[in-house]
Amino acid sequence: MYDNSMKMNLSISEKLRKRRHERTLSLTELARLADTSPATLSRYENGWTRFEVSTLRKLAAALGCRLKIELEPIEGLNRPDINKDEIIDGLNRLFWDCDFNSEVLEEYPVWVVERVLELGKLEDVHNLQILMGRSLFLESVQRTTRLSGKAVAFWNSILRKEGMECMKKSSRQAAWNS
Amino acid sequence: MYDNSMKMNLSISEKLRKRRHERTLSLTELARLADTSPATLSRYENGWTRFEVSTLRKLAAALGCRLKIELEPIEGLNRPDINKDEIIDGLNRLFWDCDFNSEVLEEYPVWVVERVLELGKLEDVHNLQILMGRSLFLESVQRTTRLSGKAVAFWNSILRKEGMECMKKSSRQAAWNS
DNA sequence: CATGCTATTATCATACATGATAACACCTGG
DNA sequence: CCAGGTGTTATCATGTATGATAATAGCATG
Repeated sequence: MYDNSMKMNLSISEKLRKRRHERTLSLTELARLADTSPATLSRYENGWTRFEVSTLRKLAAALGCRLKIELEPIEGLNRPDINKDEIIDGLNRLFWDCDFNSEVLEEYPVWVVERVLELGKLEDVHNLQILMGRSLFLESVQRTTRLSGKAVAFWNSILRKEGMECMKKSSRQAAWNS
Repeated sequence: MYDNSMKMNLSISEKLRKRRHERTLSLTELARLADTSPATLSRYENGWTRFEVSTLRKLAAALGCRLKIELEPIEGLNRPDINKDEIIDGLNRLFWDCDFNSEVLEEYPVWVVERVLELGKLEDVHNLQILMGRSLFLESVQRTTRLSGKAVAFWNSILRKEGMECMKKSSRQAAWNS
């Protein structure tokens, strides 16, 4: 039959197309039912990333689905109310050759990012991002030059799942996945 | 402590604010971390409905959360590949006084909507919407005049949960909830 | 009292998603 | 072959979300 759960790592695009095929609706037909346009729906099903929730809602309704949006704390991540001092303490183990503190981070953000990406765990990367802020973090990632290919590939795959387009050359978020 | 599941019927706005308070982040601080603006975040936390998924993603990342978006077939709803003839068959029981068919629907959409909202179940309403298409359904709902107050209140509460702003006077979707 | 946070909200320029349209490439049945 | 369906994609006008800015108000602290 069909899979109700859809808990796999499908993108929103793939989920939409899957549900539509389950209903055996043509793209044009679903667009009409959902009161949107074939152009938009085709974009949505082909790697679009900047969806509008209101449009997703209309599509979900036409598909007889409920659009569920959750903010799930990332598994294995520290408790939510961790503060900056604790983050710095935690990251310090990656910096055996110096004392890691706010001044170091402020002065050598790219070097810090390289170190954490090379040696840290997912938790460390997330904490670093909280410490630096998203834009400085992303900017620094793109300035890294000493990262091993292995580390780049690894974080690329991980961070993409977390919804962060990190290793792209441009910091502007692309609307398309492919 | 805090609730990880957040499975309650919170709006996206409420979920965002809840997560932010768990992190004890100020609105301005989170906006900076997520590389968005305080204006947008404040809108998002105060009843905004037309979110952009890419912005939600940035906020989720800054909150150490994964943004999970699912299309869940509505519980108790028929199998997904039901076709129009079967829908008409199913709705026929609500029309004891005439034979319900495509012609009736086409000629008296408002009357049909009134009948189904007054006597049908959630499944019937969803099927009717699939049959009519979203815009005709919404348009017809707003033209209803003979609906009992009880039915209006009931479907208002139900359909709002399903993400459909039905009983509003204007068919244009508002960006704000309140 | 002032100072500095907090959050909200109005205004406005800009960026971008949407819908309409059309062109195109398919495939299928006549 | 044609005719009609599918889905994709380019272009463009328009609506609208976003970010910047500033004004406002609330609240705490000195």
